[in-house]
Amino acid sequence: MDKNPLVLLELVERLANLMRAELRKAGADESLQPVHLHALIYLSKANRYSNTPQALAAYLGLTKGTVSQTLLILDRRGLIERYQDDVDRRVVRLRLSTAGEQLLYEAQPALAWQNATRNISPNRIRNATSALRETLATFQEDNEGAMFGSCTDCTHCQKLSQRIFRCGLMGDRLSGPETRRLCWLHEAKREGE
Amino acid sequence: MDKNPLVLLELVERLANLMRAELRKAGADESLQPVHLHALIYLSKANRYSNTPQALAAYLGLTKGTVSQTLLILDRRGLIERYQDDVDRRVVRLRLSTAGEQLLYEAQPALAWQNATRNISPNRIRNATSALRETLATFQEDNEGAMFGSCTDCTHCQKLSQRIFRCGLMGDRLSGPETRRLCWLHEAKREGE
DNA sequence: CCGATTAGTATCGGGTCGATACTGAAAAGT
DNA sequence: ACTTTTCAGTATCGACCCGATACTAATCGG
Repeated sequence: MDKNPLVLLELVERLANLMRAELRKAGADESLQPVHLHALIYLSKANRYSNTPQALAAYLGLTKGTVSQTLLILDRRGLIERYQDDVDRRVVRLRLSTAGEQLLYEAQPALAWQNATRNISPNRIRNATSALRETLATFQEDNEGAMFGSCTDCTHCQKLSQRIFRCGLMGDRLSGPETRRLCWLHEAKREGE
Repeated sequence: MDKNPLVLLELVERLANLMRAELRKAGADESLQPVHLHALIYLSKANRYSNTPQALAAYLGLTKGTVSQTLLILDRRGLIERYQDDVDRRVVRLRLSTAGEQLLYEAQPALAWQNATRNISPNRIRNATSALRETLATFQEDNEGAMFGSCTDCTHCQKLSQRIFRCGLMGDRLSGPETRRLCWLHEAKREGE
């Protein structure tokens, strides 16, 4: 019975606070801060257009300097690997190390969320997702910020064959699994549903 | 299209990150951190059962010591007022000062959100709100955490007359406006819709 | 009236975070 | 070709967040 967008905001922020507290608990054993786990989770979902410090900074809403520090720590801990890009040697590419993957696997940061949503029907989840997705898209347009999303919703995504896709913006070929990762060049398809 | 709860989590966290960045921007002029504004926003919505440091700590998912520090800063800045409770002299009650109200009014922290949701129909907002509200309730049950919510959804709320309500748990009389504030003793009504 | 519990504060240290200044690589102007 | 500008990322610094621990003061329970 509540149509007020502010109530929705309230809920989003509260749930995010709780999940942040969950992350804090999950990372306490390894003495990792919430932001560290957030970064690891991001990297576990990033694709070739989003696995850079800059993209991570945009995603987390932090400055590149701050993110650089975070990555330094994760690197020293052996949770991520950094390597230079071949064509543009300014950019650093990031990926989880096996230790990082292992950590995420054991921490199960999303477990509490999955439990909390167990009673919500798939249909309602889908509707809520769709509404928030649209909110996010509008938000990002307003701020002219970069978008994040998977290629499955993206206007640039072209299907070449059963298993091969192509990003129309960059021209690169993408494998099926990669199209389900988190891209930074995402442009939302309208009326995709 | 997407029934996966994890996608919804992704969106919630991302939107929360962006709003946090908004808060950072909004508070930069006054050199206030996001958590300070969050606390002010909370206090602007708290009722007599939730306007204490302890409740704020539960709400933000932080420890009482941390919150105590935050409140110290806000007090020194003249943005809040602290006063002792009459019956239990251990508890401190909090309220926004006029300066604090003024600050919130000018900062308009939710403006970006209202813009971002302008294209979402009231109906979809309502559905998303309902799904997230239920998620929050389940989450809080799982963690045996205290609940937050307005009396309008609460099982304890009794209507005495047109304008007078009563909290069945505490026995206090509540005015109409107060039933729309954020309570800490909230227990969700099932099938309220 | 004495121990146990509870609300809140004080202090300390590790760590986040933005600001600023910097390095080195790539692009752009001449 | 060579300079200038822009861009990705790092280094350093200082303000502040945050939890842990220890503490005070008030209430509760017998």
